[in-house]
Amino acid sequence: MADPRHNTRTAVIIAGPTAVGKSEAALAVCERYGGELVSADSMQVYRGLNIGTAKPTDAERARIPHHMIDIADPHEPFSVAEYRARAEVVIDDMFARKALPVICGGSGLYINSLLYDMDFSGTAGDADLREKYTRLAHDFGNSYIYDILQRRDPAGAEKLHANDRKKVIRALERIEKGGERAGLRDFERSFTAGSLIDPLLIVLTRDRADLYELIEQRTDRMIDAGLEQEVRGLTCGGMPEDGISLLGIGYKEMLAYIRGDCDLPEAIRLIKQNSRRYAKRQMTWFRRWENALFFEIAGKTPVQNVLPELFAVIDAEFPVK
RNA sequence: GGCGCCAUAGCCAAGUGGUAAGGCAGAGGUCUGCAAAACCUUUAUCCCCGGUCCGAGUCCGGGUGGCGCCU
Repeated sequence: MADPRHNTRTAVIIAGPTAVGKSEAALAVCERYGGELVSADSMQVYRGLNIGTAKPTDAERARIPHHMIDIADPHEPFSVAEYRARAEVVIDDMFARKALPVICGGSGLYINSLLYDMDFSGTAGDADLREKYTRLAHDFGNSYIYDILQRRDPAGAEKLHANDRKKVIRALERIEKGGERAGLRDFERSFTAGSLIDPLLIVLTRDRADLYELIEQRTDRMIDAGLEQEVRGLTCGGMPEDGISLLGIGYKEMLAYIRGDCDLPEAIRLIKQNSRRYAKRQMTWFRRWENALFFEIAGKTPVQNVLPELFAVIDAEFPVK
């Protein structure tokens, strides 16, 4: 009898705000359905960022193969384009091997890059161009470069706010390098055409107040586990302190403390606050996915409690191996 | 007991007669190569009572609360 997975590109996606319990749920799904974990986390891709990114432990990684983790040098910038390209290879290989991809992570944009036909072709980032426009914006104001964009791509400009310098610059970069106009492209909200996978999109949630408590507890555990040493080790290695990887929550605050800009309790307070805000932003991102199935985990109880419910839904999609 | 100062949103805070700046926190949202990033939107009738005035957060009297000084 043919395994229904043979002819499909079905993948399970487990998303949710930070600290909700995604990894545990994903591991359980992998074990039950013969899956392998594909991380969708913009910070776990960096080698050396372990404690602060709540990276899976060696034990967990021995249990189930993990992909898209530790694939980038923390000194080098990484991007969604690269993520999508590499994930595509990984996922295709899994389909060829009849393994179920269990995509787990909280980086909305990274997940979207797998769900939609995002076209990153041609117009790669250009450091010189970015620097040029950054200088112009700095010297003459954000509206100066926004005006340029308005002239060259009115429709694209309309979608951006003049103060969103980073995105305005990217839009200009695309026009200048590839001649394309952001305004001409838009993708559908449904993930059918162009998706790399046929997703079963699951979003884990918790009551806000409970989630916030879990976030704070986890932050304290990260501190106890030696986050400070981890950050010191990274910077000692000649790591530029403005590198992207050190912009992550837990890293930038610890760096401020190490530099003497604030005391430790303040750094911890900021890590907690930034994590809470991040969780909030994640939820607004996930709420936009119309086809997502939301599973609310009661209070601060372990994820295990929603597993039966979760399995029932996945079972309907395809049988246990 | 006396004298003085203060009392504006969860916090800080501007405003000294003309119909409540700003910052922080919170909440909501945006998102096509830095996304754990970047950006946008949003929150009060001014401690209570009485008075003056066309009009009071702003002036006067009383009350309550806090701070400081004095005996």
